[in-house]
Amino acid sequence: MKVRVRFAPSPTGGLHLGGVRTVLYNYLFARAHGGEFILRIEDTDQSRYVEGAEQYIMDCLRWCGLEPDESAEKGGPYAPYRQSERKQLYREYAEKLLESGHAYVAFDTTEDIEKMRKDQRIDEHTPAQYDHRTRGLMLNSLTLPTERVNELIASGTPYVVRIKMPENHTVKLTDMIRGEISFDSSLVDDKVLLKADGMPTYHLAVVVDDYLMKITHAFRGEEWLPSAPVHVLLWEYLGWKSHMPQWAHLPLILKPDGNGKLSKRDGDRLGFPVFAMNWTDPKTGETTKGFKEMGFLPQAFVNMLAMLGWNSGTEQEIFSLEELVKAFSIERVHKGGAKFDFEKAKWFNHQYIQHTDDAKLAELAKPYIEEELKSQPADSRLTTYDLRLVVSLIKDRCTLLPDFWSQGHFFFATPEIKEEAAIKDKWNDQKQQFFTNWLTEIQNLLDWTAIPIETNFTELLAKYGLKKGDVMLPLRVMLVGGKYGPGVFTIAEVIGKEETIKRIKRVLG
RNA sequence: GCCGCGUUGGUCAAUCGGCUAAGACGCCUCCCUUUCACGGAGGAAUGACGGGUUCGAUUCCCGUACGUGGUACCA
Repeated sequence: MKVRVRFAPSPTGGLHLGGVRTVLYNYLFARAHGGEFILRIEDTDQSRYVEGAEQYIMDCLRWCGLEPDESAEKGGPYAPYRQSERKQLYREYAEKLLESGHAYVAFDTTEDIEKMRKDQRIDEHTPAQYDHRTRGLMLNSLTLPTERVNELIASGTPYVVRIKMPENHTVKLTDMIRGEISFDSSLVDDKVLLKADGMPTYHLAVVVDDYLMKITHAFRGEEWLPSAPVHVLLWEYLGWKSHMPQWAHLPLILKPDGNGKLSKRDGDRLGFPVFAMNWTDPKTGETTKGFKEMGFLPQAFVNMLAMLGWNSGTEQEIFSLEELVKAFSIERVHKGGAKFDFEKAKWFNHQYIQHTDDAKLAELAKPYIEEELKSQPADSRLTTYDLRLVVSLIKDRCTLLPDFWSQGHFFFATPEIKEEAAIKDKWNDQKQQFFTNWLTEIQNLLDWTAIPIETNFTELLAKYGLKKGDVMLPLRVMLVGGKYGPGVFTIAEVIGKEETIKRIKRVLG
């Protein structure tokens, strides 16, 4: 049987890194088994519909290089891939369940249910659920005579279809990561399957669609584990038990400090992205930063995510997507949740920057440099340089793409002197004279490359009885503006004689 | 509260009964570098707790604690 897996997000906002990891594991599993990876949009909650979210999800997958084989956009043999467009389909199965007695119709209003929860409260903290203990107290096809039920339906009274969870039944399932798990059916509530607006809930839709789309393996977040018995029972009641996919419930990604699931707010609070790409809420206009825009390479992002909850059992940490396809196995996914570590994420990106060739890097860094150049004087230069050269000089100082500006700005624009003390402290006439004289010396220097420049510099130094250590840092600050960067004479070579002289003169006055 | 799942250094983690418990990130020290990085060499730092099973438990079992998820006409 052909392996078919799916990622089934609800298009309600930014794509969380946990979601991308779920996509990744699905993708790797499908590729490794010569199977298909499907993107199914779970938009059954009309009240949570968010404009643009679906397109955004696909953009994120494209950026990550994890594109589905079948989707609403691409189409495929099991279309439509948007649950809202499959609405009519689900009712048939709900009715099947009604007929077999595994589901019932309920007319209770939200207020009725709230009242029941309050009255039947189990203890002071926990309201009762709609289950085998309380359904007999409610307005449904179990308590009402059939004629009355038909009458209510005929008169247009809103109703939902609920699953009738059996009592004292142990529901078992085998999870590829966790092994055998069992639940007591008496403790699970009678979940709504079909809402009053005719849309299915996740519980019905996921089972029906996984069956119809011939999904063989279902990977999802651990937060779904508690409702898994409902899904298992549904597979059974619909008569599809032998087609049920193999489950794998993925561990959660936790916030770095404190406890709990990593949320968008944690990113804002701690200064790192949580979404794959920038997400702008169409209602508030508020933009949340993404890994892409913060300067991550998609390959680094994906590699980092792969290692968050999985490892190959070897010491290898850097994997290309192809290598991941070969090495990945769902059984080696960790059971426990992992706290997200942004420092480690940055390390991955640094590794990828070092291993990316200069031409490609130059291309990636260019937009960031161009953006910064907009606020620089017009004579600033980008086009006069081979960006590849600059990039090769500073890449090992760069962790994120914007670092190419902060580490290399002095190649493009005359820098502001930020470490004036490094020049002014211990400054004296001797140094003043030395630099003044050197300026005339280099006017005549024919070979403007790092080594001759340095030789010339060192030789003149001796005549003034100065030590190299006395003037190297001042020279650097004159050219760079701060105490960092590649070799000073290399910088002088790259920015050119004229610019070098200009920057030194500026300080000598 | 109840139910599920989990628990090896600060973080990610290896180990599938023999441990002097890998490796990586981060941190610290030193070397390299007349800057900052990169690189190199070192270092500190780990089995939640209590019972079993066993010649031997990090590893298997049971409790407890802690964490986390769920407990919606949200997914």
